[in-house]
Amino acid sequence: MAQNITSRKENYPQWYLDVIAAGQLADYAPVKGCMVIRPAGFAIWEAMQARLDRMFKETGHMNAYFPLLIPEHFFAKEAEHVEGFSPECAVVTHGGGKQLEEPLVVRPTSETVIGHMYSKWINSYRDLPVLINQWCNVIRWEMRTRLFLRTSEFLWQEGHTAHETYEEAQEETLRMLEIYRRFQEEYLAIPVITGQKSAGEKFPGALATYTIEAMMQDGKALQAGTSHNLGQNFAKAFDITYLDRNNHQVPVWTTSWGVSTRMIGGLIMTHSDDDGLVLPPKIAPVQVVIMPIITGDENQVQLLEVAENLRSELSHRLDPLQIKVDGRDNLRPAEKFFHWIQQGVPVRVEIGPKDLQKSAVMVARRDLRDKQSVPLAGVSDHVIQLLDTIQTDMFERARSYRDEQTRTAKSYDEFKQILESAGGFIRAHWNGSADVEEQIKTETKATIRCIPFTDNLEPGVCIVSGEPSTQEVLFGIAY
RNA sequence: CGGGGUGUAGCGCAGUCCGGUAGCGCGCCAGCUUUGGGAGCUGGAUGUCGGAGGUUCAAAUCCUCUCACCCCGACCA
Repeated sequence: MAQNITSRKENYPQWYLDVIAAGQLADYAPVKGCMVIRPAGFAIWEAMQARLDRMFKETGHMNAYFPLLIPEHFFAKEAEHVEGFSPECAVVTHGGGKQLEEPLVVRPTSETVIGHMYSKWINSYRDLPVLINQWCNVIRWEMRTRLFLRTSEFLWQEGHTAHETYEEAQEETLRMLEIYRRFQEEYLAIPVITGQKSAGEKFPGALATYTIEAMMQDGKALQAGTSHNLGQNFAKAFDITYLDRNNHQVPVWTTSWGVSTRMIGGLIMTHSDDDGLVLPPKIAPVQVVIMPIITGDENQVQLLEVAENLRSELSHRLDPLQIKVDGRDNLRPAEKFFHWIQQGVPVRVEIGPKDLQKSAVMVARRDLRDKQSVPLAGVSDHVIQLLDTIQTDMFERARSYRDEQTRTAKSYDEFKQILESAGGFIRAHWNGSADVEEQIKTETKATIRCIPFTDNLEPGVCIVSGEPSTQEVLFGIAY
């Protein structure tokens, strides 16, 4: 077992940090709450970006870039927004050696500056919809930080759209939520629950916030992405109006939606094991590593040749950049194994003298730590199929774990007991009141993760107040 | 901001009570031997002991002040 990683059982938070260190994904920056994303970690982010960016563009969005610094008074324009964000804003007060006339806020999110620009760009219904996304960094001054999950600076994308009608905005909000769901489930192999945030948990300034909620291996919930229908709140605050089809000047309807580098944390805590990182093939920067087992000078040339041949064979069917041959001869085989294991590479092909004699190679899958001999002639097919199997298996394992850790509470007592003994998600009836939500949070630390979208709405009674409830909502202790 | 803790080599720590001039493990570098699941031996490099002031012949160690970070609570993608 890994020597440099605390087991999950022993100390889950420490395990998480150890996996990141062992995989060389990130390191602490000199400024509290900030992190350096190292090449191995950034490659994962780039893979996420590439895929999502394509999905955004396939649905008609284009990328743009808005500035990091925002005039402070912009935030004051939307009451709920300023109240929600001002405690966590970093503010620039000096520039060029002088105190600034007006302080500049380092963006915690860009609704305000984008709203300002949209009011200039949108004049007529013919200008709508506006479908823009930006990839950038934001700063939120956090009291307690954790690598990837919560850092003062993080990378994300924020989509900002403007529409003619409420219905169109709502459709867009849900369309993007669905893209997030598909991305998480199909690429990251992370099962998520989609639903709406309660009033208490929604984005400051939004009409409604929708979310995808994932469950980590310790039973805690992770909000993995959000999509907001902003209604006309920002349109009114920033005077984003247009001449409609009836020749009336009216406010637009806007949306915003985002996912961040937090997804990397979710990826780690969904799939990784006590040996380190485990990555699903569809997002792994390196999908296959081919490793000649060099034990002396005799076979070295031949081993490398077989490795290179396999690489070129696989290159026709995979992205050549996602195949690595580790021909280093200064490391012992064991050290190389552990290196790639801790990088989470899904498939490892080992070629040693013993294999050559049998015209075979050893093929190991990272997710199950399983290894078998495969005839050289069929390796390529085997690897391609194995990548596919791993992707499916990882998702299914995560989903069945999530389902096993999701329970229903019929009473508040039962609710508390489940939280204490097992954790995980709890479905329970709730009367929709903010007071009850708050009471549960104070007494148990559990929050409403979302009001799930569901076809079968079963009425019941609130576990706290006993009042009627239209459906069960999803509770959990969140990261 | 409350409660608790820690600052000594790249990392993890001992040394502090009882002052005497810097140590262990891992890592790093070199060489040799090794090499199918985290190697062995030999040699080597590395420190303003968090910072400032003080007491003393002498301070990592005692005194005063200060800074930073970590953990636990209240806010959050």
